[in-house]
Amino acid sequence: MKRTTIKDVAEAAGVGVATVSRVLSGGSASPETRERVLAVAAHLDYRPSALGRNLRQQRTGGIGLLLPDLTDPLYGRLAEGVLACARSAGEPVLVGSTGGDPEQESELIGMLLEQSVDKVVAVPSGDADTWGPALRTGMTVVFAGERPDEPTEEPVDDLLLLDGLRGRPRVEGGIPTVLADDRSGVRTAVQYLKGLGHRRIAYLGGPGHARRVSAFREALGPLVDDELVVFAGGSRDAAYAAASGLFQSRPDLTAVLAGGNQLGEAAVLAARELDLRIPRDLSLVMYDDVPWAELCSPPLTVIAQPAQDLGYRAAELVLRAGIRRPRSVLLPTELIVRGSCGPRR
Amino acid sequence: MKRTTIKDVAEAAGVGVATVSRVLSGGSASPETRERVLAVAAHLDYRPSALGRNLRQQRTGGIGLLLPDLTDPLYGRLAEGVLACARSAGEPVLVGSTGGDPEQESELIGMLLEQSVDKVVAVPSGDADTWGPALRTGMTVVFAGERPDEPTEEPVDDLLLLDGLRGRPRVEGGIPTVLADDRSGVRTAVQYLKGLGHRRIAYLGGPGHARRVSAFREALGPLVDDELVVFAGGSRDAAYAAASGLFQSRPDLTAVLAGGNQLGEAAVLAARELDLRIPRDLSLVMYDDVPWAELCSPPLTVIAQPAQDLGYRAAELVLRAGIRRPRSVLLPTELIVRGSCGPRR
DNA sequence: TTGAAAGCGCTAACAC
DNA sequence: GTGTTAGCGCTTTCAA
Repeated sequence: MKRTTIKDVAEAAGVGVATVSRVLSGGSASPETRERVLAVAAHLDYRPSALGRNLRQQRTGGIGLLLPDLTDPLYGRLAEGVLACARSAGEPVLVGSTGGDPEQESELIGMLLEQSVDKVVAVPSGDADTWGPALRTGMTVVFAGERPDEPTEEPVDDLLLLDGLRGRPRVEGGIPTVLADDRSGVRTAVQYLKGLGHRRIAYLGGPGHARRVSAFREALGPLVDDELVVFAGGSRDAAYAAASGLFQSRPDLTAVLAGGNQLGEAAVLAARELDLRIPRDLSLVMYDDVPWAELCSPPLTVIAQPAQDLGYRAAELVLRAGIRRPRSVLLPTELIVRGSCGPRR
Repeated sequence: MKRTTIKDVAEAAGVGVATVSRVLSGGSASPETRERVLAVAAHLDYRPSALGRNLRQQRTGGIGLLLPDLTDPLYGRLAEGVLACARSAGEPVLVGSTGGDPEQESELIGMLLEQSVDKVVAVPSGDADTWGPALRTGMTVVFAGERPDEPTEEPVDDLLLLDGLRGRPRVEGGIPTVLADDRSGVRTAVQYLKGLGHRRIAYLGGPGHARRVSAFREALGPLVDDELVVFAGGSRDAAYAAASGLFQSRPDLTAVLAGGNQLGEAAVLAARELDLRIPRDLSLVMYDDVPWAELCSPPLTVIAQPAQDLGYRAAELVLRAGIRRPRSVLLPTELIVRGSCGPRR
């Protein structure tokens, strides 16, 4: 089953290959030639080979998308955003799922390099070491939803850093990044909880939550209790263990902010297991809105981030790179109050 | 930023390009040459261009993945399965999301053709017309999770057709398909509900549910009530409208089988809105297990299908095609009893 | 064991 | 306006 090539079309139309190429890419040609070529091409069901074109042009179309886990509804929506933008630009998308593991991420970057994919949207898991090779090769990368963790533990003022006004250079060295405004999302949630009278508020975090936790500390101010800031690994089990451990070791806490939907899930499950009633015994705010948040009883109060937009904007940036110097973007979050928070008991 | 080519390596190592190619693809070479080439390649951080290779070999690596919606956890898991298999084979994956729309599906198939992707795993939305062009070009296609709908409405015996023993030829004309055993899943669920005393059982279906609904009818036998079999379009809103409409028009029904997780969501929401208590007033079984099924109160009884395996197996089939003649596969489903079903009121 | 050279499908530079 | 041709990076004969 041989593929129809430009040569076949040229022969059948009685013209040279260059003419066919021109006609198909909108170049100049006499109306009659154009028509004949078009007719023949349609008749032979000719499709130009992206392989040949890309090789020739030294410019591979296509954008790569690297994220931790397609199973997470957050990343699913983000991916849909990227796909939507890519489709409207007619670009194919190569997807890789890293499992949150820098090593796999690194391998997948290698794979993209091999495929000559030079535009990448990523929800990064690794740090500068992981992304260095990609950048050195001249890949255009845009981070979405996350940015590589700071190597340090010190709380840093992200907003200022984002504006590039001070602080030492960020690991990503100016890579455009599309983020939800975690700082403001967390602040709003914490203030809401404070307003309900809560004082002992816990943060249940996961990998890559440096920004959120720093915002949490800042919003809580002197109320912050280090024991109430816990981190879980990436897995569902780890999240459950962390939630359960937290609730058992500190029965005095009255509210918890779960830093992601898996952590929220874990919190709901752990609370149920320990017979903590939400919101009577424990108020819960979950980061990220997911469909099931509304199905829970009580329905969960959440910080919603525009996941699909995150992906769409990132894809836009990566496609426009070169044309316009891409800038980082901060998208708003929204506190959606449902039923999982009550006054301090 | 020019990319390192095989020529650069050859020059630097003082050998011909052919030798480099041979060494890198494990061909014969003298030990010392091999070592020198390898060293130089590593030093220059050389990565063979898949573009060049594929063009030359007329065989594009890479597999295409087409599915309705990455936002649906079912397809998310399926995609993870495909990605896992592809990664272990070192193959890149091109993903397209069709929104359940045959036209978009068709366009995406065109895009894959253009990219010379000749191996595709798909959760199909379109029918024979949509997939004809792909097959005619010699694409290897494997369907996963769904198969194109029969053009007819008559209930057909799928299992026998699957075995190719009788019935008129299926639209997909022998395309390997990896499916969950819906027939048995639905049968088990219906029998479970019958065992609880239910007689007026509804089926809440979506697009592509021909198999499930036929199994439903068969399992219910003479009890089937056509008014209780309703179909919703693909959207969340449509699902909600269908569920709500069903519950209002037929308050006498005592149990419902939701044919997918979005439909299950809709059922839970609609029931809550109408003050139908689950399971006291209404028993609910949902097709497909999702994390939030356990978080609902009551936790939902579900028919679980091995979504990730579906994807993995499909990818396996598509990669092995040519080596071994691929056969269709039926994977088991499982009824997971939680708390959303009770005895007939 | 190795190198030279052809050629995969395409576009762009150049000649007519 | 149109044809000829070189060459993108690679693998694979074919000779040496």
